[in-house]
Amino acid sequence: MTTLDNDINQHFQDAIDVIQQHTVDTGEYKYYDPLMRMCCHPVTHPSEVPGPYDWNEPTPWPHVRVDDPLGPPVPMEYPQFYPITQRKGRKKLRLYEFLHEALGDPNTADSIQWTDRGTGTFHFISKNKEKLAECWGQRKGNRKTMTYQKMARALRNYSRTGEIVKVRRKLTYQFNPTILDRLGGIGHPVPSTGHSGVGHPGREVLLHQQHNPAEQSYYSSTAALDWHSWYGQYALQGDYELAPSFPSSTVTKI
DNA sequence: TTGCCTGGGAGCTCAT
DNA sequence: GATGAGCTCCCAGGCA
Repeated sequence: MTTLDNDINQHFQDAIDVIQQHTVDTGEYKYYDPLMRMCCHPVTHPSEVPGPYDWNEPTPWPHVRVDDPLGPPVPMEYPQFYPITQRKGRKKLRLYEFLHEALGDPNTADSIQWTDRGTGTFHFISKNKEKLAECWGQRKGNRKTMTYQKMARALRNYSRTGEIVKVRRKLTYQFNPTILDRLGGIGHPVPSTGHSGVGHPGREVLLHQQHNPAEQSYYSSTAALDWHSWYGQYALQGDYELAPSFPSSTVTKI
């Protein structure tokens, strides 16, 4: 047993504890069934993980296909689960990670679906979005019930960092390709920034010549540069609210 | 009018 | 203990 294995098992156990604590007692266990099945199966080595998942690869599910936009979710051939343990240290599960996980889980297909997996665009199902929010709240161990409103508030905060941006369509958001790539999605190639990008966002400081200097900090990330380049690549551009978040011609590397 | 969505901002929890 | 990140929570306003 290696140190890495011990660490992985410890993280799995932590995740299991949290999930069990906040699901079994409330009867919401069903929401996490696939995850629980994965978590509760003691993994002692990456080779025991079913499917083609390579723990050294940034892409856990290389067989994903681009869905027909707004079409039915495509069931995945392999378990759609990436281990929380992939994060360094003991960082908490983040909302975008949870959402990405949910997008790959057929059990939550009635709450959240890919709009266009290739571009990282997804949307919530109006009827069941609250259910997903409750899942998120329970996953985090919140005392109060999480609502879609509050979850969406957190999502909107992502637009400041560029991790997820709001798409003009109702209930629709889009992953930053860098994030998508890190999560193991199949986002489009991320423009080179001089760093490898995959899983290791660079720390370049971007100077955005905003009229309001106070806003500059919002764009001090590699993600912003990636988005700037990336948005110009696709025909969906008209669907995005580019102006307030990503000034189209003022990104300068320093 | 109502419900849904969005944005501001204060406050809390946790990791560093 | 200080600090910053990442939410959480509440509220107000816009829109269909």
